[in-house]
Amino acid sequence: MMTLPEQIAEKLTDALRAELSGALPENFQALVVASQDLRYGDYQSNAAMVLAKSARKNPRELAQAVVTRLEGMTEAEVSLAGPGFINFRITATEYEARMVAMLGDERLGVPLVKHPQKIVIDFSAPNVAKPMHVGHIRSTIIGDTLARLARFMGHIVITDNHIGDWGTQFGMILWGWKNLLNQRELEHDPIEALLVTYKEVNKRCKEQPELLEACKSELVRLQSGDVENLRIWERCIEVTKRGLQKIYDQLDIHFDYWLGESFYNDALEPLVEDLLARGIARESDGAICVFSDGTHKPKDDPFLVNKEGEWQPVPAIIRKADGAFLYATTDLATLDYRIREFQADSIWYVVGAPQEKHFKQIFDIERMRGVTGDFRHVAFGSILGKDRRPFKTRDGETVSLQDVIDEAVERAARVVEDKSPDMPAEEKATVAEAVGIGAIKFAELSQNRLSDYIFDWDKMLSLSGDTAPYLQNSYVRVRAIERKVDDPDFTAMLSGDVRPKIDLVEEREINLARTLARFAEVVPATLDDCRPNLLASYLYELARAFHSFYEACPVLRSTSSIRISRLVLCELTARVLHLGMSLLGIRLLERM
RNA sequence: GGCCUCGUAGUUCAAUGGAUAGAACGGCCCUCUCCUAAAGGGCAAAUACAGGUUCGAUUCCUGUCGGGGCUACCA
Repeated sequence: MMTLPEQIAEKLTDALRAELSGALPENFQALVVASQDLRYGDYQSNAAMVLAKSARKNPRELAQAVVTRLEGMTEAEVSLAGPGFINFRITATEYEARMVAMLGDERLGVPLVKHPQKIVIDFSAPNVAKPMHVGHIRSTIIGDTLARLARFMGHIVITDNHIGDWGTQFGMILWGWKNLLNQRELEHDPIEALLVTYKEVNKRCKEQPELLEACKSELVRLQSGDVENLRIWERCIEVTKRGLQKIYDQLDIHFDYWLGESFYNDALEPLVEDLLARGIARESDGAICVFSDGTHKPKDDPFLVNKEGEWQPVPAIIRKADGAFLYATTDLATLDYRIREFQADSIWYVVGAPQEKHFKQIFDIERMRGVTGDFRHVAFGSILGKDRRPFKTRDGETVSLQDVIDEAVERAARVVEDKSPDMPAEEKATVAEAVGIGAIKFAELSQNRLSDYIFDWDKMLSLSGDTAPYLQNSYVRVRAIERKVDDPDFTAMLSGDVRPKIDLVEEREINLARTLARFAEVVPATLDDCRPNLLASYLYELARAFHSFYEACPVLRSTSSIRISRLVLCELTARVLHLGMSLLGIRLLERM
């Protein structure tokens, strides 16, 4: 099934082709979008204004001619407006047909992609021995949603948690483990114990330079395969993974792989040798570097920076003068592996915007090596404090992700207690969890991912207004109706035995149907731009349309012919909400 | 210094170059003998500044001011 705008665009393009014949480029596709203002109809196209200049026609006249050609169109009333807009007001009959079609379609009208791709999505990527903090929220939640969306659209998706399990921080952690670590604490809360230890060593190193040397030598021993240090290192990873898994389970986020930095250790040396042998990398000040190959204009070249009016090289360093490898080296090896072993067509990195240059360099080096694929840095803005500086609490600590989750669930629990005091305790807990975690996810996904974001407890954990519980509540309302309905026609319709006869009369019914039909076009658009906020704001709009319908259009108390139409709208609202929210990774509830 | 990015109601956020710039929170006013009021209906309130391109600019270009990021051996 084509989406409404696709269907209209096809007819419009035919009409334009008939009108302009040769003047129209061979592959021209008219663009049809939902109108922002309903007074101008449901969909509109500015194709006549776009084409008028090259066709040397008056835009209004061209639009009028097209409107005339489209007069017989069954799905919409077509009209000309303003400087040359072509407006389409979808008929109630068309919406009625769409609703029936959606009811019989598991995908609710959302088309599959024409060319499925194998996509590796790299997101979350916390460091070992450090708990996740608020800074990990964006990557984790956005990445998960993109994976869900891409899978639903028909792509083959591999999610990979590229944890930081091989950094220089292990020198300090190893020293701390051996000299400071409280074993009892380690049993109790391993990640916290490791963090405390790490911080203490870090502090002492600043005071005693000789300690820093001791840490470095621990790191060297680890890297050269010292058995004791390797065992400690493995235990660090193990306890960290266990701690992280708890949060991921709570958030309902799953990874196909956890291939951390250490996984690529053996690939680094050969990689550097290969780059050297092929002349892509060279030695400079003792380090092995990749410099610009001059393909780009200086301004677009990720290996150049302008200083004092001159373009200076900023190479990607892949081996330090002391022989150690870096972030860039590991990332190149990782990318190789994903192409070779996973046969990835596309790799998406859900990583903060400050690393833009890093990824440009990595992708450019792959280009120099002749490695092809659709590599994307899906960037997002920073989380800032109220002072618009990178977020920290007053004492300089970041807030742990677990604290945010716990606080959210607690706040939700208080509201549940207030609104549904008679609910069984176990259900109260379930509701609080779904509402609290849903609120965090929805708050994150509602924003444009590129905007910076001011961390605020009250905002992130808000439960009123444009938030998850508003949407969850609209679903609850539908389910409450459906539990009470006693209508054999509805039952037969749900089982697919009877095609419902639908009549859309009231303004709010039509508005709800219009919004429901748009789901089919919103989901692909959300993935195309990797912008979950498009789907989030659509779902909010749908919930509003439903609440508004709910107030004005009684379902159970209406006469049977009207009732069946309204029940269909309710059922479709439930299905779209359920599918849409599941794509965002947010649970819905039967009651709340 | 250069490059990137952002600047929208009191606050936090929206808006593939489209028509009268949308929401939410906060403020003010209404609506529960009626399917869950975690709701609905209404009021007041904004594009940093100056130019330019365009039939049409929050969006594109130039400059100014202001925030953030990046700018060779951290990740």
